[in-house]
Amino acid sequence: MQNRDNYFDLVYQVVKLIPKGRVTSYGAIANYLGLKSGARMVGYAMNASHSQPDIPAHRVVNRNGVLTGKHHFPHPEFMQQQLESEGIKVRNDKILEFEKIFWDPNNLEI
DNA sequence: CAGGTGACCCATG
DNA sequence: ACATGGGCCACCT
Repeated sequence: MQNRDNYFDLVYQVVKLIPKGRVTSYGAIANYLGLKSGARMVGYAMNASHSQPDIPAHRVVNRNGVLTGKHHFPHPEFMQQQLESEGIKVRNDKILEFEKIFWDPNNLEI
C-alpha cells in the first residue's frame, strides 16, 4: 500500500481520529504511518484535505506547536479560532501547553 | 526530462 | 540559545 493515492487517505484517517481539544504534529503522523517520505508529505496531504470534509487540519501543527499552516485556511485566523473553540489556547500563533494536549497516534492511552 | 517548491525535522557550528 | 545547512520525497512548471 505504498500508493500515494492511498497515503493521502491514510493521513486523513489519522487526522479524523484526533480527539477534540487535542493536537498532533506532522512528524507524529508520518511516524505512525511509517512514511519514510517524512513529515513534509503529511503537510502536502493536508493541502489536498480541502477536497475532503471532516478533516480537522487545525488540529495538526508542526513539532514546535506553531500554526504553520494557518495561512492555508479560508482566513489566517480561522485555524486559531477553531483551536480556541475546542478549548485550546493559542498565543502568538503558538499552542500553549502544547505538550499537555499533544495527542500521539502511536500512544493511544486516552 | 530537469529544476524548483514545500502546512517539516534533525544535526551541526 | 540562535543560525545555518542538509535530507527527505511527492507534486508542479
